Amino acid sequence: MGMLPDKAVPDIVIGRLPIYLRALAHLEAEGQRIIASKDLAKRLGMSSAQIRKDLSHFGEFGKQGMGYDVTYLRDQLRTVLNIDRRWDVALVGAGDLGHAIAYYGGFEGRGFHISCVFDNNPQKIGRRLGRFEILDAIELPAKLRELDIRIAIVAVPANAAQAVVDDLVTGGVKAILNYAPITVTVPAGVHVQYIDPVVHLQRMSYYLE
Amino acid sequence: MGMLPDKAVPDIVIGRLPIYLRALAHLEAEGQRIIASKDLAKRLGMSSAQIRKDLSHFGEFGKQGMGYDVTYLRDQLRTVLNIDRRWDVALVGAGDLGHAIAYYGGFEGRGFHISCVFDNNPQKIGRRLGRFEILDAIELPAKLRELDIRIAIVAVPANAAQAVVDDLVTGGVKAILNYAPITVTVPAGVHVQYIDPVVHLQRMSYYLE
DNA sequence: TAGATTGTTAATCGATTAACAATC
DNA sequence: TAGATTGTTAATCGATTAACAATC
Repeated sequence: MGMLPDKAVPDIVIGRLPIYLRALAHLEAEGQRIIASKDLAKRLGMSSAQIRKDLSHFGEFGKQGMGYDVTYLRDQLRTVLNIDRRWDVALVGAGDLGHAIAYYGGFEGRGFHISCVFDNNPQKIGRRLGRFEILDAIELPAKLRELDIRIAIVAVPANAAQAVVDDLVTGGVKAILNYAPITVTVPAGVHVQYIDPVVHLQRMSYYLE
Repeated sequence: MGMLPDKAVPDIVIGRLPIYLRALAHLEAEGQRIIASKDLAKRLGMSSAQIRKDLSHFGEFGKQGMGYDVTYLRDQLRTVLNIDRRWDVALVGAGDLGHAIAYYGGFEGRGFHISCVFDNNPQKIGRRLGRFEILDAIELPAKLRELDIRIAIVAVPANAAQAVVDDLVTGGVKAILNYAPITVTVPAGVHVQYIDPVVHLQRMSYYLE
């Protein structure tokens, strides 16, 4: 008699966990030891029931009458999100955006570490970008396999993005953060998230007079 | 006897329109004149019914048996999203990220135009960032009113973000794209969208082994 | 016309919330 | 203990989808 698999946690719930985690990190930096779902909800502009429901998918992290221990909940969420470790990340694209990403200090300490940078421009290959030597994008799949990299950031022009993504998939990458303003196609089992500032601006301009 | 207001279009629908618009722009660049909801859906990894339903909130843009005229639908979506015009945008923060944003060529042509840049660092004020002179952030509210700016991009460290947002609100800004990794508080009627790459990475690392 | 695809309805599916027993 | 807040259930709410008449 086989075990039924747990019902998968909805992706929309997973998407909120990093927001909770970020708020908890700030609370801890402020020296707060305990937080009630009601107060966290207020801070995040959502309902306390939603926070409790979301967390209940993963365990019982609070104490009735008290709330949640900030540090404990933070650590639990890190474990749930698989960032109780450090992930090496490949960055593809060494233009202005790639530069900003390579120099961004916010990855360390939140579970990620950029470990290599690629570009296909012969003018850039072999040069330095911060602490990185820019590698030839032609070597992408081989290098990714060699370094066992599962996460990549794409910061290339839209017209190059799908080809880069294909190379990343060939190299074994399973999670892609795509800054190129284009929807890309990937096989099942590969995750893609998009960052396109214009999409966010357009979404807001709808509400402007 | 008063008119009942139209039921507001759900925000989740508004959030998909820029994705449709982006795809339509690419289709047009590829020279495609007509697209069926089925084909657009396939390209975007969603259902054709959802696309048709979303569009039906705003009008009848297609032709039975044919599909949608790419250029016509693109123009209609631009109108719906209020980007059949150009919005001036203020950028706050002239660090690495602000630099990348100021130099990013993707705003023009999609409805937005960065028109001024602010920073609070005396070392930077008065210097140039690309085509901009960096203005003193102390003048934010006054300058925003003077230029009648309604949209701003925040690219400052997390610990400065809430104060900057407060100044933007004072200056009359109604839409804020926040790159600082912190949830900010704004009055009703002011819209905020967040870009935090680490949130996206964490959301994906959940699914990695 | 025959074939294709829209726009829309109604059914299904899933997410959010209110409420409260459990309990710290 | 009394008060507060969790974890969970059931009800509500809202979004997605299947299906098809309308029609190009």
